[in-house]
Amino acid sequence: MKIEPFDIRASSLFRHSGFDIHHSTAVPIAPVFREGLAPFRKALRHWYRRHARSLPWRHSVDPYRIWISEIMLQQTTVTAVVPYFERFIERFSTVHLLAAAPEQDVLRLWEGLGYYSRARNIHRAARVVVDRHGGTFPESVEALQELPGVGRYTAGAIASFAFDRPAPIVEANTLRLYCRLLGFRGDPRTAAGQRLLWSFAEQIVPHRSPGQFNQALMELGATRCTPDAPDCPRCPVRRWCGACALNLQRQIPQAARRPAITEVTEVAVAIERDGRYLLRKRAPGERWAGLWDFVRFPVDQGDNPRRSRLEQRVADETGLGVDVGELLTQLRHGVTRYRITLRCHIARWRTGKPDSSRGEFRWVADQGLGELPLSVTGRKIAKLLESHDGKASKTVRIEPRAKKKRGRRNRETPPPGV
DNA sequence: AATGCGTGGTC
DNA sequence: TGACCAAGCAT
Repeated sequence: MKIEPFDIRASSLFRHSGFDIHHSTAVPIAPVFREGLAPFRKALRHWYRRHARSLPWRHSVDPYRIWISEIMLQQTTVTAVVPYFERFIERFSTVHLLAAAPEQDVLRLWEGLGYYSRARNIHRAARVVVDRHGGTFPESVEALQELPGVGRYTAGAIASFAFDRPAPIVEANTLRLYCRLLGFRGDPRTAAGQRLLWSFAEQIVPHRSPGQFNQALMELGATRCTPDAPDCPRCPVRRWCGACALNLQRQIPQAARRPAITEVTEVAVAIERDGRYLLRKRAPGERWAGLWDFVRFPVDQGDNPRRSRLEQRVADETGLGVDVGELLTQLRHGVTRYRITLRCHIARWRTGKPDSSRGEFRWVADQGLGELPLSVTGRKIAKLLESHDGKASKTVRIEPRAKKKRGRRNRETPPPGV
């Protein structure tokens, strides 16, 4: 359904924008609407043609590549994605190859990138494209959104970038840009805020080359209209920016509240038998589902259990009798709203077989460790073990963090909006 | 609507 | 040092 420009301008939310109702027309006008959208669009396009970064997924309009890149880029920086994207495309150059692969191979290429449900969904979606669409990507937003892992934004991105459909997009960059253009001081994360932004996105996307235009919006948000230091002097659409006119760039968009971080302490045990280590595949529904890890369990915060206690825990977790040895390494790992302190011990197998009712276990030699998808901490531990030629006799400590000296940032956070 | 899901970089 | 952020989605 098409929403007319009038809707957004008359929106009650818009009254929070700082642009009050114009006496003569009774319609509030943000600067971007003042002379129609054409001059704004032209200026943005002109800038993009000169300043677009060259990124691997911008070299083609292959929906497969666009799709993979968009999934990888969800909540993930361009810098982090580039090497993963190139490796992924090299290994799985077509949706058919991806669909035919085992899920474990997909996870292996995703290892370290985070949000692993994306990898599992990408694999499922590839099978849907092959099985239900004959290997050809659907072109409409609605059909794209049926694919697992493809939501409203990603569907709009694929539809516009790959098929030149005039689909609206709202993600982190455009959200910030739209809020500032509109001078919108409300909370963009509420349902009402989202309606406003998607409505604006629909109005601003043109019918001529909408894909290029949407990318230009995002590029501006990514490289000029940044969260902490918007480069207004070099902004090509400064004339049309409500936040800039009001000098409210730092207050808009309204900052989100961050949840508290919970400290967690865990113990991992590298159980060795004849040069092989015991790994467990993390179960569906668990964090890092589908990835392999050393035997691992939480202990009381700050507690440092004696060896006999750890051996009891290992028996509970695996059914094995082991001798827990010295501390191999301790590391810290941030996970969403948790920060995990992980103490990894070496242990020797003594008796018993892994109890398959408690999970999927495998004894893996050093070479095998390179092939399986491991959790990030599991990979660090595995590298340590490999560097010892499989002999887990030395104790090595890794400092939890490298240190860097930095200045403070200066983003003003406004009081919670009313 | 609120929560869970990762990791690395920046200041 | 730690808070904040990043081309969101699913439930």
